[in-house]
Amino acid sequence: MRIVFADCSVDYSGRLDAHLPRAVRLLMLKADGSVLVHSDGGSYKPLNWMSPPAKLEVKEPDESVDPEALEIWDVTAQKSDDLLRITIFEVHAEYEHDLGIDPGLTKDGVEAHLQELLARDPGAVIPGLKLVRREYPTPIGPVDLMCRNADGEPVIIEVKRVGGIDGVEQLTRYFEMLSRDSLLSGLKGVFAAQVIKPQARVLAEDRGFACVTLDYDALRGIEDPQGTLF
Amino acid sequence: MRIVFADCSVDYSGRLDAHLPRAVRLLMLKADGSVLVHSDGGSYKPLNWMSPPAKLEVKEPDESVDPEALEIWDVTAQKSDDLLRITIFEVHAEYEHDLGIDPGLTKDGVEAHLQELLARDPGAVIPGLKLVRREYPTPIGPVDLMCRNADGEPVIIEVKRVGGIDGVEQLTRYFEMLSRDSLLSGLKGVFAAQVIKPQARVLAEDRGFACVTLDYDALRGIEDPQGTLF
DNA sequence: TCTTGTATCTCGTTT
DNA sequence: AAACGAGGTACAAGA
Repeated sequence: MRIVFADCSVDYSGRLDAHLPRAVRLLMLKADGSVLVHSDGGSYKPLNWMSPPAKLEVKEPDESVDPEALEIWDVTAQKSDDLLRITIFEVHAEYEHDLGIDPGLTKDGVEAHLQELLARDPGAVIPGLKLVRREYPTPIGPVDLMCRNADGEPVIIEVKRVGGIDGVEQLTRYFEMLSRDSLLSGLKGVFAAQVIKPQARVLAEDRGFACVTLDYDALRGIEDPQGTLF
Repeated sequence: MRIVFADCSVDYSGRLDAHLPRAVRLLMLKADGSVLVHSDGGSYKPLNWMSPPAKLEVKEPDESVDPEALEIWDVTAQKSDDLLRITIFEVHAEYEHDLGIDPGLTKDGVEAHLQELLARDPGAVIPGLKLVRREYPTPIGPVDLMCRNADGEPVIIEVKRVGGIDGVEQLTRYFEMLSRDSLLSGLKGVFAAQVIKPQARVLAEDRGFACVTLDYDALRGIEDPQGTLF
């Protein structure tokens, strides 16, 4: 990996066009040809970049470029015609270091885990609810949970970490599809998420779906948050 | 900005838990307290990170940690209880450089621009179509374009850069809402995007909406006749 | 390989 | 400040 602190301007041309005026920035050149342009702030996202696989070509500036420019770095994607052009005015510092292959990241605790915890004991969230099966199949893809309530009526649950309008639409599609099944008469829908956005809640309730806010920590322990829904 | 090449392991605890085994990596410490952990490959996304504002605290390793560890770097978010713990085994190199404030990125060619180009001449995409107004209001938000076709019938257009199912749902909501307006009898819907995903196309056509693929360059060519038209 | 759904999404804009 | 939508989304899992 090569690290360069340089006074530069940057132009990207691809899906969109973007331009960075001249300033001092950090340029990160990775082994796979990818290039990242970072400022001293913002988030983890670079100001601009080129995804791998890519190729860096150093050119002399011609008369069409700013006369102060020292070098032109053209970074081209191998699989598209995207171009990241870095115009170098001054290199302040430059370092190179060998890193080797990274063993990679292990994660735990996202939506899949949330669904698993809810499946383990749906009755803890909605009293009387019993799991029929997870990933219950429909012609347009599986719905997260199929259950039966205390009265034996079928209940489908769509689980999200953040519940937005798109999640309600998804539940709606499953609901409409499964409503045609005479074996599932009296079908009810539940929208369950750690966070339910206001618009999504309004839409869900307007369509007759119950909304349930999930508490990850409470699920991981054992608890029943709220009263009777059906 | 401080750059450190170090042999380290990383643990993140926040919305989820994540772990990076011991390896040589690049650590980027920005002025706002944010920290990025990069490997020599992958995309522009770091292996792990802490978003600003954050605070770095260097601690001595106690007996509970690997005896080879030299230092513990605890990066804590100011607004949550997220913790990024970097266990340092060896520092290979360390550099610091002052960057100053970045003037920032200017973009061009995103969805807003696409809508603008289409609004300028809807007839170039669907013959006979004339613009009534952009951002036509409905109770659930504005629809991108309201037009009339050659027969004087109302046509609403939802514009996307990438047309997915969610875009079709959005168009559907507007369509159902506006269909109740007797002044808009015979209403038609058009789903327009640079790229329309297969499932979205099926759904849109199933609901009676026309699908139109937009060519950004061609639209821009209409606007700017100085291109290679002749 | 392509498609689909999630994300410690990030980032802008608007209310 | 909160919410909503777009993204050069990236990324992983499933078909």
